[in-house]
Amino acid sequence: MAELSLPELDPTSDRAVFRQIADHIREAIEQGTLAEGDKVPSEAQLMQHYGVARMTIRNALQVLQSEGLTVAEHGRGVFVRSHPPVRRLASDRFARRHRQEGKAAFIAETEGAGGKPSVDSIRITEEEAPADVATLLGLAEDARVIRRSRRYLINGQPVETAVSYIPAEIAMGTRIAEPDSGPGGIYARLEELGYRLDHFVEDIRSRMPLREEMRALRLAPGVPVFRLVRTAYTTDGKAVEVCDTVMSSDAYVLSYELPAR
Amino acid sequence: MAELSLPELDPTSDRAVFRQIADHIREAIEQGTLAEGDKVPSEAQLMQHYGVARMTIRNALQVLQSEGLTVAEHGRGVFVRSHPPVRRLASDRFARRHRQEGKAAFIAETEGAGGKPSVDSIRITEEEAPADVATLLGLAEDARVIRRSRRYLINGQPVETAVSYIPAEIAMGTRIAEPDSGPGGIYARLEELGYRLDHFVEDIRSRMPLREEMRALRLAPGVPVFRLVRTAYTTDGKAVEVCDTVMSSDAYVLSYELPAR
DNA sequence: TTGACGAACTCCTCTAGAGGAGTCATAAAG
DNA sequence: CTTTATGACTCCTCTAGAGGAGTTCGTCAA
Repeated sequence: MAELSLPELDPTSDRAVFRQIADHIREAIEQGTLAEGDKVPSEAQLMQHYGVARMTIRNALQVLQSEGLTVAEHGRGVFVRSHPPVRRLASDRFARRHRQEGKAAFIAETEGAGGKPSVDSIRITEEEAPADVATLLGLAEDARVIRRSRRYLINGQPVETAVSYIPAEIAMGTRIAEPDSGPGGIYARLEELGYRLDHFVEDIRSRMPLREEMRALRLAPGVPVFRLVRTAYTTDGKAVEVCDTVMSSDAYVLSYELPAR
Repeated sequence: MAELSLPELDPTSDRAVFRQIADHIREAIEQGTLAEGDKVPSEAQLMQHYGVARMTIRNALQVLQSEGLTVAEHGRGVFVRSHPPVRRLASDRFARRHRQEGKAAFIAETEGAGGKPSVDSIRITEEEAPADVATLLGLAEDARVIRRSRRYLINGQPVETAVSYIPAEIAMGTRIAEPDSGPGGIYARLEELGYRLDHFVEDIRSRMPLREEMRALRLAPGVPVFRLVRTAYTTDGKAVEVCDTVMSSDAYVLSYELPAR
């Protein structure tokens, strides 16, 4: 606390005490007085400084945590959250030229950036298409699909979970229904099967993660996720795959190029 | 509470009591037992039901609120958050054909969907370009830009704030530097000035809102925002505008079409 | 040198209160 | 019929404690 000098409370303010305290710490973070990874003064120190009860301090720290500004580590302290390196997903990442080099988009991209990509928890099942997926694929309600779910990691850190749905009538008996879908990934396989890919549509949402997502992606509290649903269309206008991915929003920037014509 | 039957606590569990309570209510919401807009049992009722202290209940409700599942209304109760109608932003929304109809993208789109669009808080200044904007526009560090900031509303509800930066050497003295930029918006003006727009690049991030953003967009707690930075390029490859927008993530789905070639 | 122990520190969970302030329906007063 | 009060209900803020559990580091014995 000697290092960090926080202001005093303003007793004339009608802003709640715990909010004032949160404001002070937030300002210190925004101004860089408290840098990434720095330790925030302990509860005891803050109680002492402000002369308030422990719960008031904890309320203030709770605010900052749910804003994604800090993380608490049991037994160690509260720290200013540090941001992981950001991955940029460009809109040409599924271009055929990449696919033809024999690597799946994720692998090629990650190695290009100097990281060690890996894929995890691959599970393949055949099941009835969920309603929204059936709609996107233009299938009947009870149509069956191959479901490929997996998790992507970079240097051992999980960054993204993905679930692909491919109509069973297309994928059944092909390598698409195998855990290792082969060089170039399932898009390469689809093209080999004669489905000439024309374009993708990506729908992007953002929200707070579910509990399973926090666990699977090892997310800090206060970090939202992107949910990206990609549908692949052939030159005939037929949808052949839907991929539903969830990724940590602070590890990604999504980048798209769109025509002005 | 008569209507809603929550499970009892599991005393053998090592999961904290307030987390168990949050889990119960979360499940009720996910299963639809508690629907959008429904009132969650009051603190007093939950205290009674679980036989725990008020702070324990408040902790549980706090968890749900920061997950964006509920909103508390002072004096009224805690309610399951209802989601506003979602606006889909398609990647062709800046197509020239729309521009030529004489309406700015936002206005045309909103009217098409049956809403009443309006624009608010328009402020135009000339200033030095922020560092990141200067980089995107390919300008020198001390270059001057026209800064157009405004807020978009639908049926009186704010949905998006936006700040555009246009190099002063382009915009100075033109209608771009006026509050009313005229039919078709500033992209139409740029084309009239001879800057033929070729494509846009949009970078999308997501994070928890700052306090000002929560106020400006009237965001509920636990709702992240999209930050979308769009750069407009001419056929010469010159960047002529950067637009930095912040929008409520639960009012928007961003949709992009990308080529597979 | 190594390893076990313990003290001091950290955040986490929970209790049991108090007063404040916003909302709403109802009853009383105009 | 309108307006004003009142009371019951809601969530909000804050206090003052208690014990628990994880981390760190120095001490001391082997």
